[in-house]
Amino acid sequence: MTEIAARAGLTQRTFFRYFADKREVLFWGAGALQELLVSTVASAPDSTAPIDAVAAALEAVGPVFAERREYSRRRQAVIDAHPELRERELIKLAALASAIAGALRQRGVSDPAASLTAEAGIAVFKIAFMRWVYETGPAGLPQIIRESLGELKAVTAGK
Amino acid sequence: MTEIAARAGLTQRTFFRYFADKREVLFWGAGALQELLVSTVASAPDSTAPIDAVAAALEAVGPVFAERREYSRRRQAVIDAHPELRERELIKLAALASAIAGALRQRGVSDPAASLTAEAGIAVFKIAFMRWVYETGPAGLPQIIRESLGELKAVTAGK
DNA sequence: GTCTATAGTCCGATAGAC
DNA sequence: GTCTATCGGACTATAGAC
Repeated sequence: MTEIAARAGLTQRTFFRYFADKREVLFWGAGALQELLVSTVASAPDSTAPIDAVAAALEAVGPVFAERREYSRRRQAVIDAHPELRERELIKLAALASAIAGALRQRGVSDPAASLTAEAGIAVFKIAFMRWVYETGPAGLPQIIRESLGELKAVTAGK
Repeated sequence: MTEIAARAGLTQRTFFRYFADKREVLFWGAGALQELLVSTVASAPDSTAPIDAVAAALEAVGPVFAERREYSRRRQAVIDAHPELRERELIKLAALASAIAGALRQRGVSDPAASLTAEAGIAVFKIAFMRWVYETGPAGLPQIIRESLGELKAVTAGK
């Protein structure tokens, strides 16, 4: 930590004023992501089905990553190589799911439907993001999200 | 750690021979759970749809918890109160999802369907387990899992 | 079983911004 | 003159090395 902080021109003590712990550096963008998801869910027309409101929110975050595919790749490689970073990533995703569930409840969706829809949405995002990061195809993240959601619908329909 | 190990009649050093780290104590059962899930998925008839094979696996683990509702409650209260334990719980659940996805691939299910089905199944389990733990109704875990899966199907159908 | 590396906390001191 | 940011150093606990 001393070395990392020094490399950033700080002391260890100052680093910990900005980040709760060492791992947190890789996840400082999660807050903005959460706000975007929540506000997109909230702004969907009343007639929109919960799953579609969540789908719209997921697709709305796609463009945030569009220009950062190479960065995302490198970041993900680090996370995948370090279980403690993977743990942090998962709790951040769980927080996103929880925030989305809250936004759905605000729309009058009752539990457990709200939680399930949110969790399903995050599962779709997780898998779509991994595909976007590790595959080399030309498809953008929003498109892969759409495809993955379609796949989820097919799969839960009993096939 | 020294105190905890002593309380268990061990030294710290011996404790770490059995558990990789401090948090791991609360999750030693995950291995058996994973085996049960995988073997149940594997033993479903060929004609069974992926989502139904996963459903059968989730319901099969229900009875494992049946007699331990009070223990599960106390354990979950501790986990929920400590983010670092929540992180560990989430990575264990992710490992279960990954194992289930592997079992589905073994059945000839291709990706991303395999991963999505597995993640959806774990999402259902997560929410069903929370309901079982924190609600006071008489319904058993397998039943709540069935209900939650039904709810997921309804929700992804577009409602 | 002892010794060591390192993340993270606590207390207090100091310097600049308005 | 108060507020905020930085820093120094001592201290604890987890975990790993030997």
